[in-house]
Amino acid sequence: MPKSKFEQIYRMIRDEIESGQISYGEFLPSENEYAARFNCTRNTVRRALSILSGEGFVLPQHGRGVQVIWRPDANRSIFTIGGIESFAEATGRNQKKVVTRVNSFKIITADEKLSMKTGFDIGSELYYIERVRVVDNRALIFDTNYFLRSETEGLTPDIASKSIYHYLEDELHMTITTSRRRVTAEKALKKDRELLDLDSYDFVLVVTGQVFNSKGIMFEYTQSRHRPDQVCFVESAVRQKV
Amino acid sequence: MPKSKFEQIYRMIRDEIESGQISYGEFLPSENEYAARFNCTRNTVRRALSILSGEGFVLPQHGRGVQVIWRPDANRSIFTIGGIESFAEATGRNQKKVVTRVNSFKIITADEKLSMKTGFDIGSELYYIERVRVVDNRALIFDTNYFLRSETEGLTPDIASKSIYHYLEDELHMTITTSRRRVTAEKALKKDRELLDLDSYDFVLVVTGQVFNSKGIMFEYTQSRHRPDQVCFVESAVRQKV
DNA sequence: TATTTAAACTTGTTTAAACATGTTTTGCAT
DNA sequence: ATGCAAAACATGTTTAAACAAGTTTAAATA
Repeated sequence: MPKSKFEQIYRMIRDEIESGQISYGEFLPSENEYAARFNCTRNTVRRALSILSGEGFVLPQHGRGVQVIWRPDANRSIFTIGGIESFAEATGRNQKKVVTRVNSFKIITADEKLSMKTGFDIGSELYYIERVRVVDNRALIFDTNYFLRSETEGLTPDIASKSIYHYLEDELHMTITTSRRRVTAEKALKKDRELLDLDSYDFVLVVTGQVFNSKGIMFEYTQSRHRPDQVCFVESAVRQKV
Repeated sequence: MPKSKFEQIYRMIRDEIESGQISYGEFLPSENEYAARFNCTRNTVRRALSILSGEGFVLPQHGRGVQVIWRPDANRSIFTIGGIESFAEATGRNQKKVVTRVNSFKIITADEKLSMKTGFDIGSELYYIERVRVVDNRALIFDTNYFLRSETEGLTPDIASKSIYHYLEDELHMTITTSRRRVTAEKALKKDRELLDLDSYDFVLVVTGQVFNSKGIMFEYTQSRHRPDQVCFVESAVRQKV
């Protein structure tokens, strides 16, 4: 439920673009028109538009207007890296039948090596979780999660098999804010070949991510290993001349 | 040369973070302090901070302050996907010795198949350019570019061997604004094996991108095929509850 | 001492207005 | 009809101020 005005406006305009009511190449109504329509100031409209611009939906043109540069058909991809989405959210949007298998669930303590790799302090207690994501009966993703126990107390294998983010947000009332992700490709390891349906592929697309909560604490480090032909990461950026 | 105030402020704070003067975990001075220091209003400070937040440098915390969540050592990567950087810019920042070999340069017309793939209109005249990027004497990247001729008139193989973006911005005075990129991994093709030093890797990391100019015209479609162990894409995102 | 309350911070949202700057349209003079 | 200048309109930047809401600190109370 969006409470702030600029979020509501953002959402309304985005929906019009995604549904094709305003199509590729067209110009949006002017900021002043929107301000009158939504009974707010131009500043508030501009805030909504700046989100749309940052997400690659529209392109503001000085003196001309704001043009739509989004093609609805362009999102064949399963995942979007231009935002934070949990696996459950992403697959839900893509209407796939998904099963999560919990391969391992234990509590470990971060040693120096793990600390270097993940960024957690040495001695931190962590939930170590391995999961396999089965999409339409094919094992496509191998996830390894490290959750900081002090911030995510109460995780269970059962929760891990459903949605950890659902638990963190709705039960622990944690607010997830910022994440940082790296995308690389690597040769498949023995474990990848064992756990995933890689067919003839002998490499995987690897996404590692660090996630922060609203207290500024990094509470999650995750590595996801994907079958390369089944995933695609989309990102949009705005050049800022600095 | 940044002209606007918020850009200058953004840059100053970013430099302090990147140089380690304000280190990981610390809080920035408050918005009011910055406003007084830079002799501007809080709004202008907030605009600079919102860029830093969007780029994953800082994490604003309601009621508490703005915390630095950037580790300077974390950027071993060559490329950043969280922004628009030309190859020349990125390699320049990473202090590598780089040579660009132009493998092919011709003018073609978009047929239906190419139009579907790239998004250019059927019949568009395009510069077709193939380039190999040699970093520290190793051929690591194979680039295929399509530039819309009507917007990039005057491209030559010589320009292609240096920096096309330099030509577009400084000579044609084009303003590059928004880009959209997709990251996937694919099996190496014969051409990849011929042109690149792939060693034992038989797959490549593929980045395709569409770039728009300030007139809202998509003028570039590019596919870059990278040796997977030499590249890494970093992205940061801010979750917005909508 | 321990607990509660209030004050003094912090960031978040929104309004209002002025001016800058780039683009398109209009209307006038040729 | 053509060309040009002015007006109208678009987005971009910045200031100023008020209020909302979350966090920390300090004072007052039990």
